Amino acid sequence: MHIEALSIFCDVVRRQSFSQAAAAHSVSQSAASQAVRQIEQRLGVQLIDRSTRPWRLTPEGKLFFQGCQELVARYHELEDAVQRRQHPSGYTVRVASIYSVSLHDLTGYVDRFQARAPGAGVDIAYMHPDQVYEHILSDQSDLGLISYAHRRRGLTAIPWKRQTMAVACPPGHRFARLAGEQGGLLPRDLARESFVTFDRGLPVRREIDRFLRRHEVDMTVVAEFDNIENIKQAVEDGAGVAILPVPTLRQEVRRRALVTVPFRASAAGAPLVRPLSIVHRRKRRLNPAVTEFIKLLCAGD
Amino acid sequence: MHIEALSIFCDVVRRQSFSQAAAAHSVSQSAASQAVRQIEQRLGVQLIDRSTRPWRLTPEGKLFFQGCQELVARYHELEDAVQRRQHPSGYTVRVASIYSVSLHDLTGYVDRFQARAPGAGVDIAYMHPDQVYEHILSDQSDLGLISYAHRRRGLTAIPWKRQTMAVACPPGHRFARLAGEQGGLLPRDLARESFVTFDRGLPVRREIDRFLRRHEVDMTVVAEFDNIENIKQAVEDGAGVAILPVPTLRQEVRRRALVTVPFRASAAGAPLVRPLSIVHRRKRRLNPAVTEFIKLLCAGD
DNA sequence: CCTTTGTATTCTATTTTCTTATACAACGAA
DNA sequence: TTCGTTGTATAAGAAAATAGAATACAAAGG
Repeated sequence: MHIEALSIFCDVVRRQSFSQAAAAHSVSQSAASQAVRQIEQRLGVQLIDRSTRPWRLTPEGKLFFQGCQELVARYHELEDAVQRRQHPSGYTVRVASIYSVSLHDLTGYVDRFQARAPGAGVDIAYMHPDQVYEHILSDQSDLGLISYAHRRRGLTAIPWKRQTMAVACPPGHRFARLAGEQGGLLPRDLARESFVTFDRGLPVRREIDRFLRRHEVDMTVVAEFDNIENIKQAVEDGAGVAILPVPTLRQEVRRRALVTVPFRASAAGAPLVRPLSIVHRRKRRLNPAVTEFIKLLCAGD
Repeated sequence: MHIEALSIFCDVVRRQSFSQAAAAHSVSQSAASQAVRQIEQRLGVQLIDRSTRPWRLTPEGKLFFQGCQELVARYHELEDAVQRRQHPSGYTVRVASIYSVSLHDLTGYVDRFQARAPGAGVDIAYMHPDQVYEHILSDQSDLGLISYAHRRRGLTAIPWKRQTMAVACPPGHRFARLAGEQGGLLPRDLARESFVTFDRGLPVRREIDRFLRRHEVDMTVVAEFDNIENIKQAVEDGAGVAILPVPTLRQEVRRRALVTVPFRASAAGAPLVRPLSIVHRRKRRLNPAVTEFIKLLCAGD
């Protein structure tokens, strides 16, 4: 029997929900359902009475749940204890991040973490997305922060933030006066604008293109870069407008080099967001300090 | 982490041996080695120091072992507790056996079992080997007793007994006077004897043929049957001699209908034995009473 | 009645795990 | 020393388990 399966069962019971438990464990709802069913089959005992709505634990389920909870907790403690013996004092959580997650975003978490876990530390290194993956796989870092995480062997991705994207333009641009307004831009307002954007092949570019296509907008691409900094620079230089994640524009907006113009909320279809994820290696157990830091990242909004 | 892997690790430590632990869990030595290594990799901690001979637990290994032992024990108790609630009182162990395991062999175990586990019962059904497999797979029986168990999906086979095989002949046969003797027969003494044996295609037949071929003995097959009873009958009727597992001849020897003539111990190569196995379904957990009965079968010689 | 929400199931592509075979290392005996 | 022995690790292929996508299903709420 997989201890992870027992843990999922406990979570299903606590949350009274398969789908929520699945999400909490970064697996599909189907996997959670199968995990519980597998336990039941192995025992030859029904743990959950699914005939009623909402479902309830059977008496056997209650018994098993209580035992399981303790068992899982003890197991995690045991792993912690063994690992602590290797890193007797403060462990330094090694984070690898893409450039466009600003240090500003992270310092708050780091401070809170150091307050909560004295002796522990956080080490943040910024690098290219590919290098982030490499760092994690080669165990040079414990955690990675990336956008548009794609499934990759040996890695688990936990959804972290969803950064809404907006149009960035110079303060003198005709869009600029819409910046403060409630409504904001409609996608079609962008038609035939000069457009500074990402390299083809980057996931973010594909998302943006799909968004524009969905709204049947045709822009004039004047420049393509593989990173946000260059795009911002080009927009500042008046090359055109760009569509960028709002949080990455903080500095430029503050020093009035750029203006952020949101899309009108009513704009049909899904809003344009850039998902950020926390990735970590799958098979190897994470250091307790790392787990703690992940919790903090996911909890603190 | 698989609880079974933790259990194997505990067993490895307790027995100070990977191979013995593997056998105890009915897996290959390789699997046991990999299981332990997997734990070590997940934890990122060396549990066993393999640089010395014999190997020793590292300090982390000791800590983990202690925790593991308790954890595994508790888990099994939990499963027991949940299952007991379903079969509150005595569970009846359902055994499916091939014909040639005599009731006599089993009654001793059954008595001991009922003494040890009052309220529990044993139900033995005799049938054709194929039916034994079917009974187990379809959960009509908990345990199966068969000879020459072959790997089969969904089933686990535990080695049980090794019945030595000997020549059976009528009391008037010229071999009969060798019956009591220390030496017994040499395989070549069988040359050109009339031979009553098993159907081609039965594993036991293949074993016997291989044995005869190894000793370059050529016998004259006068009859073939798919079961032991018919063979014994034919030998009684004077059709020839047979090679049969000694324990299956108990009745006939007692009533002096047949004589058992052993092979001389020094006879080169492996002696001829018929392995008996206990099979049970793999995925589903066995009832505690069933586990107890298996223990009894394997312990009591 | 239809829509929404939450869970089970089916199917398929990976991933994992197991077994067999073989390599390797230490020890003891000739 | 040089064998054979014993015990464990490792490699490769086969078998089994697993996750996830798509979909079916079932109950509750509008």
